Amino acid sequence: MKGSCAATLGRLGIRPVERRRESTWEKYYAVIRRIPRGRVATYGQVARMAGRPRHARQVGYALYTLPQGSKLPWHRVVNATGGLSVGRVVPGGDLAQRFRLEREGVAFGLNGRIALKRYGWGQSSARRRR
DNA sequence: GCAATGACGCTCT
DNA sequence: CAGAGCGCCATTG
Repeated sequence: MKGSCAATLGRLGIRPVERRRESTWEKYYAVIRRIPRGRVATYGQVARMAGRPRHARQVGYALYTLPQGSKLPWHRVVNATGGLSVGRVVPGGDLAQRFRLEREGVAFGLNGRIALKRYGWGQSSARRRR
Protein backbone atom coordinates (compact mmCIF):
# COMPACT_ATOMS: atom_id res chain seq x y z
CA MET A 1 0.00 0.00 0.00
CA LYS A 2 1.41 3.34 -0.97
CA GLY A 3 -0.54 6.58 -0.81
CA SER A 4 -3.62 4.80 0.41
CA CYS A 5 -2.87 6.12 3.85
CA ALA A 6 -4.44 9.49 3.21
CA ALA A 7 -7.38 7.83 1.49
CA THR A 8 -7.81 5.49 4.40
CA LEU A 9 -7.68 8.31 6.90
CA GLY A 10 -10.16 10.21 4.78
CA ARG A 11 -12.43 7.20 4.83
CA LEU A 12 -12.11 7.11 8.59
CA GLY A 13 -13.11 10.74 8.72
CA ILE A 14 -9.75 12.07 9.82
CA ARG A 15 -9.50 15.82 9.36
CA PRO A 16 -6.54 17.64 7.83
CA VAL A 17 -5.60 18.82 11.27
CA GLU A 18 -5.21 15.25 12.39
CA ARG A 19 -3.34 14.33 9.26
CA ARG A 20 -0.31 16.17 10.58
CA ARG A 21 0.12 13.70 13.41
CA GLU A 22 -1.02 10.80 11.30
CA SER A 23 2.56 9.58 11.12
CA THR A 24 2.45 9.18 14.90
CA TRP A 25 -1.01 7.75 15.42
CA GLU A 26 -1.31 6.01 12.09
CA LYS A 27 0.40 3.00 13.62
CA TYR A 28 -2.04 2.88 16.49
CA TYR A 29 -5.01 3.04 14.14
CA ALA A 30 -3.47 0.32 11.98
CA VAL A 31 -3.01 -1.98 14.94
CA ILE A 32 -6.51 -1.35 16.27
CA ARG A 33 -7.90 -2.04 12.84
CA ARG A 34 -6.09 -5.40 12.89
CA ILE A 35 -7.86 -6.49 16.07
CA PRO A 36 -9.93 -9.57 15.18
CA ARG A 37 -13.65 -9.51 15.85
CA GLY A 38 -14.66 -10.97 19.18
CA ARG A 39 -11.25 -10.15 20.63
CA VAL A 40 -9.97 -7.23 22.68
CA ALA A 41 -6.57 -5.59 23.13
CA THR A 42 -5.24 -3.34 25.84
CA TYR A 43 -3.82 0.13 25.23
CA GLY A 44 -0.39 -1.08 26.21
CA GLN A 45 -0.76 -4.01 23.86
CA VAL A 46 -1.63 -1.74 20.97
CA ALA A 47 1.25 0.60 21.75
CA ARG A 48 3.63 -2.32 21.98
CA MET A 49 2.47 -3.75 18.65
CA ALA A 50 2.85 -0.33 17.10
CA GLY A 51 6.46 -0.36 18.14
CA ARG A 52 5.92 2.26 20.85
CA PRO A 53 5.96 0.60 24.27
CA ARG A 54 5.06 2.78 27.25
CA HIS A 55 2.89 4.88 24.94
CA ALA A 56 -0.38 3.43 26.11
CA ARG A 57 -1.56 6.91 27.07
CA GLN A 58 -0.94 8.24 23.62
CA VAL A 59 -3.08 5.44 22.23
CA GLY A 60 -5.90 6.73 24.39
CA TYR A 61 -5.14 10.22 23.13
CA ALA A 62 -5.37 9.03 19.56
CA LEU A 63 -8.78 7.51 20.24
CA TYR A 64 -9.80 10.65 22.07
CA THR A 65 -9.33 12.71 18.92
CA LEU A 66 -10.96 9.96 16.91
CA PRO A 67 -14.09 11.27 15.13
CA GLN A 68 -17.43 9.65 15.72
CA GLY A 69 -17.78 8.59 12.09
CA SER A 70 -14.64 6.49 12.22
CA LYS A 71 -14.98 2.85 11.33
CA LEU A 72 -12.20 2.07 13.75
CA PRO A 73 -13.10 -0.74 16.18
CA TRP A 74 -12.17 1.42 19.15
CA HIS A 75 -14.57 -0.58 21.29
CA ARG A 76 -12.10 -3.48 21.12
CA VAL A 77 -9.53 -1.46 23.00
CA VAL A 78 -9.67 -1.75 26.78
CA ASN A 79 -7.34 -1.04 29.67
CA ALA A 80 -5.02 -3.57 31.30
CA THR A 81 -7.57 -4.38 33.99
CA GLY A 82 -10.06 -5.43 31.33
CA GLY A 83 -12.29 -2.49 32.20
CA LEU A 84 -13.58 0.38 30.10
CA SER A 85 -12.20 3.88 30.50
CA VAL A 86 -14.30 5.50 27.83
CA GLY A 87 -16.81 6.81 30.32
CA ARG A 88 -14.21 9.33 31.44
CA VAL A 89 -14.86 11.55 28.45
CA VAL A 90 -17.93 9.99 26.89
CA PRO A 91 -20.83 9.66 29.34
CA GLY A 92 -22.37 6.25 28.73
CA GLY A 93 -19.67 5.48 26.20
CA ASP A 94 -18.52 2.53 28.25
CA LEU A 95 -22.03 1.14 28.13
CA ALA A 96 -22.11 1.35 24.36
CA GLN A 97 -18.70 -0.25 24.16
CA ARG A 98 -19.77 -3.06 26.44
CA PHE A 99 -22.88 -3.67 24.37
CA ARG A 100 -20.83 -3.80 21.17
CA LEU A 101 -18.33 -6.22 22.66
CA GLU A 102 -21.03 -8.47 24.04
CA ARG A 103 -22.58 -8.53 20.58
CA GLU A 104 -19.26 -9.76 19.21
CA GLY A 105 -19.13 -12.56 21.73
CA VAL A 106 -17.00 -10.92 24.41
CA ALA A 107 -18.37 -11.71 27.85
CA PHE A 108 -17.99 -9.45 30.87
CA GLY A 109 -17.35 -10.60 34.40
CA LEU A 110 -19.67 -9.89 37.27
CA ASN A 111 -17.40 -7.00 38.23
CA GLY A 112 -17.90 -5.52 34.74
CA ARG A 113 -14.51 -6.50 33.44
CA ILE A 114 -13.38 -8.63 30.53
CA ALA A 115 -11.39 -11.83 30.97
CA LEU A 116 -8.35 -10.76 28.98
CA LYS A 117 -6.94 -14.18 29.64
CA ARG A 118 -9.58 -15.51 27.29
CA TYR A 119 -10.44 -12.62 24.97
CA GLY A 120 -7.11 -10.87 25.01
CA TRP A 121 -5.63 -10.47 21.54
CA GLY A 122 -2.65 -12.79 21.21
CA GLN A 123 -3.76 -14.93 24.12
CA SER A 124 -4.92 -18.52 24.03
CA SER A 125 -7.23 -18.15 21.06
CA ALA A 126 -7.90 -21.90 20.89
CA ARG A 127 -9.10 -21.71 24.46
CA ARG A 128 -12.12 -19.57 23.64
CA ARG A 129 -15.36 -21.45 23.71
CA ARG A 130 -17.81 -21.19 20.90
C1' DG B 1 9.42 26.81 25.35
C1' DC B 2 7.15 25.72 29.85
C1' DA B 3 3.31 23.91 32.53
C1' DA B 4 -0.75 21.13 32.78
C1' DT B 5 -3.50 17.26 31.13
C1' DG B 6 -4.65 12.50 30.01
C1' DA B 7 -9.91 6.53 26.56
C1' DC B 8 -2.83 3.99 30.69
C1' DG B 9 0.41 0.62 33.18
C1' DC B 10 2.87 -1.10 36.95
C1' DT B 11 3.84 -1.44 41.95
C1' DC B 12 2.85 -0.93 46.65
C1' DT B 13 -0.48 -1.02 50.46
C1' DC C 1 -8.85 -8.62 44.94
C1' DA C 2 -9.48 -3.53 45.27
C1' DG C 3 -7.78 1.14 45.81
C1' DA C 4 -4.14 4.73 45.72
C1' DG C 5 0.29 6.56 44.09
C1' DC C 6 4.04 7.20 40.83
C1' DG C 7 5.95 7.04 36.24
C1' DC C 8 6.07 7.72 30.77
C1' DC C 9 5.40 10.46 26.90
C1' DA C 10 2.90 13.05 23.32
C1' DT C 11 -0.70 16.66 22.66
C1' DT C 12 -2.69 20.94 24.08
C1' DG C 13 -2.98 25.64 26.21
